[in-house]
Amino acid sequence: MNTPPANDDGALAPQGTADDAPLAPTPAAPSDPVGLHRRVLDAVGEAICSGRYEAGRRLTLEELQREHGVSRTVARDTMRVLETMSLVTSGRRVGIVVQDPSRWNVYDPQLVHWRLASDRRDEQYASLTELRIAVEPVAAGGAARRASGTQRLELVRLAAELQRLGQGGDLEAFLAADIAFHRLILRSSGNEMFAALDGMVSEVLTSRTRQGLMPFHPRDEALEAHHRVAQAIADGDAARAESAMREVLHEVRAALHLNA
Amino acid sequence: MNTPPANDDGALAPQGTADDAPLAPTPAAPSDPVGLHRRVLDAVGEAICSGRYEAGRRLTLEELQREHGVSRTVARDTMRVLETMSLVTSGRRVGIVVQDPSRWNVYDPQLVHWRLASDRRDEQYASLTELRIAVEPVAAGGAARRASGTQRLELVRLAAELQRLGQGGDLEAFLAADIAFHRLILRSSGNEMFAALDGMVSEVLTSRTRQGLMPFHPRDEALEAHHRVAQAIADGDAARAESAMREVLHEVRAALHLNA
DNA sequence: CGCCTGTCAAAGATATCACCATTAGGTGAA
DNA sequence: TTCACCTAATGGTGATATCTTTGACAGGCG
Repeated sequence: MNTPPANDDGALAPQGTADDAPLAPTPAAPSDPVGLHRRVLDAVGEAICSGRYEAGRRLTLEELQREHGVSRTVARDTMRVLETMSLVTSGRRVGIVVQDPSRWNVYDPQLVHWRLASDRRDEQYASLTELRIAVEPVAAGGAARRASGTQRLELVRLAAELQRLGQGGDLEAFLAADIAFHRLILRSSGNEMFAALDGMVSEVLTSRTRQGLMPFHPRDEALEAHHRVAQAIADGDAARAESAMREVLHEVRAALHLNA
Repeated sequence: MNTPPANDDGALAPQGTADDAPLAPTPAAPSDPVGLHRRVLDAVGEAICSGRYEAGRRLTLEELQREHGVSRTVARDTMRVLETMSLVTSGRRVGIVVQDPSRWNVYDPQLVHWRLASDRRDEQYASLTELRIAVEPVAAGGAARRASGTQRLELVRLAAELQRLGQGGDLEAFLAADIAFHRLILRSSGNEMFAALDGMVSEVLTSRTRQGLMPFHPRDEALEAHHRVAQAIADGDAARAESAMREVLHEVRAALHLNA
């Protein structure tokens, strides 16, 4: 068909990030190529995630369109999307009510993006990391059972590249290979719910490296563990893949529980 | 806290299920108390999840409003919600394009609901079960570290009740207690991404019992494992809680891998 | 002489808008 | 305390603007 496989991400960053968008509402910008309602959606969603719109607060459509200088339909669309994420509920006569965070659809990539951009970044980061710890070993086991031949070969290749890059000092290249490794495992796991997490994992890994949170000792043990994961998957040994991946995540686990 | 286990739904079944809704479009039913666009949303969402609208298929707003006898705004709202779930993309001039399943937001509770109601129920069920296997042990560990005192007591109570009910023959009561147990662990884990899965876990457990897929031997080993999980959480022993929960899920794992 | 490419115009579908209908929460009086 | 009325805010409608695709046509190149 006409769906080029080149664009293979787009899960977490629907738009090219707010590169130029200031915090100002900029009420009059009708000639924007980016959809008009996306701007409002981002603004309101981020406001809710950051806590500026606390739970229980009541908004109204008219307030929204006045605030952002948009029409009723746009405000309505925004509200509908937010309602889908369970960030708000809309009732007649009561308006739009911001919901408690415990009700949010915290797996929505857009919501994750907003939360990672907000003050509560650390909380979101910790949750995602713990999710990684839970999912990735089982995903590795699934990959050992269900990955395709090409995927197995590519995993072994990536593990070798990781080992090579770990000895050098190129952080960026190492990060890219690391992300590719973990993403490929998730996508090869044969479980679409695991595969759907690949965007989040890459955000977490990127964030970890960028923040310098990662104690950048690509220690031999960790690299060796990566290699064993790939080898176990290639051999179709699910149990070994799972336990090796647990070892990979061991230092991550230690770092996380130190904070908590 | 003030989160009683009584309120145990609301996550997966936003509406009281389609109790009266037939499959017929019923184009003229303006006096329905249930929102009009919810009807269209359910119809289209289910059509996509079931595969009747295959990936790459192009719909149009006009087609939607003709098909369901609704106005443009309702069709648009539906499309926007579906776009939020990444079930479709909407582009100018191209219309609404059904996306490949690999792009879906498979963690959206509504989407899970549709998929569980479709023909591909088994696939969704397997994914959810594997997700349970991955998450619940780590969640139990988190609960051991971060649960409140009330939650720990309640868990021990529920484990005892499970053991009592397991000796009797009341499937329904046992199922209810089992659901409450697993949900409480997820909610006590201190990780909102784990807590958000509680609705899915209860759907899986319910489905498993209803389908008779569960080999209903509430074996002493399993019951004992439940008890050990609760005790470990009460003691704050994360490692023991995690490993005990793995034992609880062991038979689930075996049943799943037999199929796969 | 045939094929390829770049440009231009028309059409088709969403994006946006102003407007009416409906209903539910609040308020005041009996 | 209860009931009825009122108003505020969403639910829903149809029309218009705008943008993107797509098809054709003309010109150039092999």
